Amino acid sequence: MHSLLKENIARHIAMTEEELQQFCSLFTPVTVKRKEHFLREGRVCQHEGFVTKGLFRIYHLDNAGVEHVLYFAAEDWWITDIDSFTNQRPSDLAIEALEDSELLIISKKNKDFAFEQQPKIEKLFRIMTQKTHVALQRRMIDNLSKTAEQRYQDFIAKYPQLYNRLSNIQISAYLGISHEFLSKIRKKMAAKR
Amino acid sequence: MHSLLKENIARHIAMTEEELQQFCSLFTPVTVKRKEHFLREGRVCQHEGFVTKGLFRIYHLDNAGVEHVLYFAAEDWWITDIDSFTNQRPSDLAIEALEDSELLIISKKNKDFAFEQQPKIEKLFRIMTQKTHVALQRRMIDNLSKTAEQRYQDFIAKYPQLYNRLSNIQISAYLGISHEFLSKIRKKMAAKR
DNA sequence: AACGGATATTGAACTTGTTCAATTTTTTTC
DNA sequence: GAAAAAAATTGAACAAGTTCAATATCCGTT
Repeated sequence: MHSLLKENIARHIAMTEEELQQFCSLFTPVTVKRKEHFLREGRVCQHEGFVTKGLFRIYHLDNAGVEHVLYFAAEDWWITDIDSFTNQRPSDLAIEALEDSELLIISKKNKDFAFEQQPKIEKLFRIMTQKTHVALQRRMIDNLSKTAEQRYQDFIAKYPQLYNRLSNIQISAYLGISHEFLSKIRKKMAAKR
Repeated sequence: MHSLLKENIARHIAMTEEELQQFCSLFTPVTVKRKEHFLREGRVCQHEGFVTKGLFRIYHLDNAGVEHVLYFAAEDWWITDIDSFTNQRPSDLAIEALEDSELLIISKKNKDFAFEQQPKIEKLFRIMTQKTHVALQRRMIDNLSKTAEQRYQDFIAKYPQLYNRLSNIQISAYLGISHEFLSKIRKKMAAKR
């Protein structure tokens, strides 16, 4: 039942079945229905989640009322507002389910417990955070250097399985453009072939 | 002599003087002259550096030949291409000194040694990576939601000490705009007051 | 002090992306 | 299956930012 989580961890770090079991036993399964929030802006992020089914968006609402998607998380992804979770302060991100979803969640207390008890867990999260950081660095540079059309094509190529589960409104909020403009990009691309 | 480094570490994590001393002894001082590179694109990043004097830019050269600054690092900042350093693969970032600079550097081998020997070091870098990741998330959202003028004003407010050490060309490469447009923003801002 | 090189400014024409409003299409919900 | 709601498309006018080219200025080096 926790096999997806175990596989995910094993991809980052070598652990014995026993160590894996011990860590995974700290997680609790929960379901989140479509359009429900796992985390609301302003609340303290009490749990970190690992997605076993469904799809989430992690987003920020700016002062002008516009939503910007930081990332999407489908099966095999982690969701959390790291800052809010680790420092137990109000979040400026929100996390909403875009499909009926299932998660394995771990509390702050249990994660801290794992850190203390198991040095490998510390290493695991150091490595995972590094990887997401490298990915975000790439995205930052892409956003600085590429046009919206290129970024859209990159997105489709990189996340084909997400692409057909997301509305264009969600994709445009990720790319940082208006959904009207994305529609025009799509028309232009369709005309090319 | 290593006091700046010790203070930097102590800001993230509680360590005894002995532990600090042990870790800091793994660093070697080096100097990098203005316009010299600490790391060139395509090379493997062999060392991680802590800046004790001077100023660096960490940047990427895109296919069109345009340089994009990922971040600047003055005194008390760390420099590295995490991906290249940890995985010992060719870098797609370059790191250049913008002033005559001084660093404390640590090799991959010594860092791995510290990780093995000292669980607290693992925690230190987990925490530091988390913090830089949170900062980059904020910047990502700002880049998606704010105009170039707002980002320029934010930059000045956030990094006043960097602002007057950097050319507008460097700042524009960080903001993701042409330096001509930055010049026009400056003109417009000057007219307002 | 003078030279050369990088940095900064400005204008004009252009491209990219936004905004608003109207219409159609698709998806949800009861 | 109908009604309502959300998503997608389109056009026109506009705003933000780029590109290119010319000129001016600053700075480091000899």
